[in-house]
Amino acid sequence: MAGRPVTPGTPGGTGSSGGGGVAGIKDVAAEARVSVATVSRVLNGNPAVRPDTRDRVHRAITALGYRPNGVARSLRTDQTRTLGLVISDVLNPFFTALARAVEDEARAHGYSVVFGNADEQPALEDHHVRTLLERRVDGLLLSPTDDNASQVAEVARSGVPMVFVDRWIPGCPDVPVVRTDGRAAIAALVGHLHALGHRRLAVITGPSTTTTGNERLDAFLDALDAHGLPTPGHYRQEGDFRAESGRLATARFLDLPDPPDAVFATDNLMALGAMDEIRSRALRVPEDIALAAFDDIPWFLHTDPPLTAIAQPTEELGHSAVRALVSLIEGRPARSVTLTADLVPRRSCGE
Amino acid sequence: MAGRPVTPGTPGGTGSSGGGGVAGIKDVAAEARVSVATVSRVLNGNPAVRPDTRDRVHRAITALGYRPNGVARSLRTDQTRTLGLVISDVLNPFFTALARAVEDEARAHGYSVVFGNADEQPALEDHHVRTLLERRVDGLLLSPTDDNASQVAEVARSGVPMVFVDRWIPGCPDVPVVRTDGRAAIAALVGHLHALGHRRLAVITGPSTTTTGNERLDAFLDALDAHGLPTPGHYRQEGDFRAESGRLATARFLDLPDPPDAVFATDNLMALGAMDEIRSRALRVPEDIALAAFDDIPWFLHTDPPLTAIAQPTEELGHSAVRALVSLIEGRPARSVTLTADLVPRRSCGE
DNA sequence: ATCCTCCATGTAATCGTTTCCATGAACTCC
DNA sequence: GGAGTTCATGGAAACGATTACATGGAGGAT
Repeated sequence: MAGRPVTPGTPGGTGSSGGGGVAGIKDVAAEARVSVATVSRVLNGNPAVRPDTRDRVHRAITALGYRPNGVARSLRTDQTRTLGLVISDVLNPFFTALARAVEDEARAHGYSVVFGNADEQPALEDHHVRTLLERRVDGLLLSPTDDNASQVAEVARSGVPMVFVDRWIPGCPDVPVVRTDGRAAIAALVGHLHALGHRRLAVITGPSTTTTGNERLDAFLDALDAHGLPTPGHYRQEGDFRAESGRLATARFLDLPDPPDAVFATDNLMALGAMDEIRSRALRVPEDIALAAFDDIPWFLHTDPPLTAIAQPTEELGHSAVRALVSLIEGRPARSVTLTADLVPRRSCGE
Repeated sequence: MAGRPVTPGTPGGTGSSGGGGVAGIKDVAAEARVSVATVSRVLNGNPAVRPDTRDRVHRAITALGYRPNGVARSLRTDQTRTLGLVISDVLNPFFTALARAVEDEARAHGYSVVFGNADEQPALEDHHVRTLLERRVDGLLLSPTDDNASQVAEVARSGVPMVFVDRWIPGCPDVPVVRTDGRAAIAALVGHLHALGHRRLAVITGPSTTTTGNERLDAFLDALDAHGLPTPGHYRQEGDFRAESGRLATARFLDLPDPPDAVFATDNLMALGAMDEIRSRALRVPEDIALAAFDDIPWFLHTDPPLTAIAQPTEELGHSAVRALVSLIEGRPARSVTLTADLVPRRSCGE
C-alpha cells in the first residue's frame, strides 16, 4: 500500500547508494572509477572494454556484492526471461512431472518459470493468466481448464507468445499445441480388456469442456464400437479430473443393477478415487472389477493390485512445449507437436 | 541478446503508443483526456478523483485493453509482490503439497510465487536463489538442500526477508523456521513396531547435511534406545531422499546375513524405492519385512499393503511459512513455528 | 607533421510507472 | 467581498538499468 517515500536526493550525486541500501550500478561505477555505461558493458559481455577496466569492474562488483536489478533491466530491454505456466492441478502427479520438465528445459534456455495452479477452476486460471501478463512474462504455457476462450483472446491481443500443452482450446489456429494422442493406446486398452473377457466397460471422463476429456471419451467409444461392445449411457460418468469425482462416479457404477466389470478412469486422480470406493465396498480388483487409468505414475507399480495405465511421454511433452514457446519468443515460427501414449498392462485388468 | 532498438521518439509526444505496441498509461491518459497522474490514481484506488473522471478513465482502460506494466510498477515502488520458493524436489508429493499450500496462502495475501526446483542439488539451489534475488522477489522461502550457508549469507546481505520451511540451516538466528517436529511420532512408530514384535529395526536416513535427515535419525536412535533395542551401524543407510537411494539401501539391508525385520524410510520417495526392491525379491510386507515412511500421501492408502506413515500437517506448514514471510516483508517481526506430526498406522508393519 | 581511423569510454535519453508538489477553481466564513 | 480551505488535477522527477551517440586519444598512412 504505502510504497517507498521518494526522497529528492542530490542531483548528479552518488545516486542509489546513499545510505545503506543495496548497491546499484552507480555504486559499482564509482567504486571502479568508470561510468555506468562501462559497468553495463561488462555486465553484458560487450567486448569493447579493455581487459584491465573489465577486471576493475569485476573487482568492484564482488567488493560491493552487487547484483543487477532484473526489474530495471526488464523494463529497459522489454524482456523478463520468464515463462508463465498455468497448469490445471499441481497435486496431480502428471502435471507435477510436466512442470518439472518445463522448468528443466526453460532453465536450459535461460528462462525462469512462474507457475500458476488453476486447481481446475476457470476463475483461478483467469486470475493467473492476468497476473502473468501484468508481470510481462515473455511467453505463456497454458493447459486450459475449460474451453472458454476469453482469456486466450486477451493473451493473443497482448501479443504474448503462447503454446497450449496437454489440453487446448479449439479454434485457435495461431496457438501451437503440444500434446499426446491417446487414441491408439486407448484402443489397445479396450482390446486388452476385451481379450481378458471384460464386456461391460465403463468410463469416467474428464469435463466435457476439456479437449482431453472429449478425446479420451471419443477414443474409448470408438474402440468399444470396433469390438461390437455396447455403450450404454449409464456406463459413462463425467468427473472433474480429481479423486473425489472418481470415487463418486465409481459409486454410481457399483450401485447399478448391472454394474460394469471394468472401469477406465481418464486420469490418475480419478483412478485413485475409484480405488477408494472399490476398497470401501470390499470388492477385489480385478476379480470383481477391472480398473485402468490414463496417465501412469510410479506409485501405480505398488498399488494393490498394480494398475494398468496409459503412459504419456511427460518429459518430452514439457521439453517440446518449451522449445516451441522459445521459438515463438525469438520470432521463429513454431509447429504443433503430437506425441503418442503407450499402454502399460499390469494386473488390475486380469492376468 | 539483441534487445529492442531505441528510437529517439518525439519529445513530449504520445509516448509509448506510437504504432501498434501495447497500450501504456500515456495512451490511456490521452484517450481519457487526463494526465498520467490521474490515471495512476484511478489504478491505485486513490479516492481523490472525481467519480466522472474515474469513469472516463475506466472506459479508456477497457477501450484500449490496457494492462498495467508490472515491471515498471515494481521498479518504481521497489516491490514485486512476488515470493520465491526454492524446494528440494518437485516430484516429491510432500513438496508438491507444500508448494500448493504456499501458493494458496500467498495468493490470499496478493503475492505470486516463483518456484525453483533444486532437485536435491546444492548447485541448482544456488542458481535459483541467485535468480530469484536478481528478480527482486519480496521474500524467500527456502528448504535448504544442504547445510552450506553461503547462499544464505548472500540473501541476508541482500536484505531480502527469508523463512526456512521444513528444513533449515543451523546458526541462522535471524531466519524464522517453520517446520514439523517428528520426534514424538517417530517414538510412537518405534513403539508400534516393538509392540508388533519387531526387534531388528533399520533406517534409511536423508543426507546428514540436512536437518530433517539428522533429526529423524536422532529421534529414531533415541527411541530404539528407550526400548533397549540395539542400533548396529549396518542397520543405518544414508539415502538422498529419492527413490533410487531407497532401493539401494534396502538392497544392502536384505543382503545382510541378519537382515532387519523392519525398515523405516525417512521420506516417501525412499519408501517407494524400498518397496521396489522388496517386490523384486518376491518378499512380502509385513510378513517378511515391515515398512514405514515419513510423510504420508494419498497413495499410501492403496499400496500393497497400505503403508504406515508419519503425517505432517503440510498445508498448515505452507500457510504458516507464508504468514511468517509476509510479516517480515511488511516490517513486522516473525516467530518460528513448530508443528507436530502424527503416526498413521496401517498394515505395512503388521496387524 | 597532418589527417584519418579506430578504439575505449562517457553523457544522456529512455523504458512505464508512482508520487511530490504546484496550480487554480470552487467553497466557506466573517 | 476578500481571505483562507479544500479539492481535483497536472507537471515533472525519480526508480536502475541499456544503449545510441559524442568525445578524445593513440596509431597509421601519406
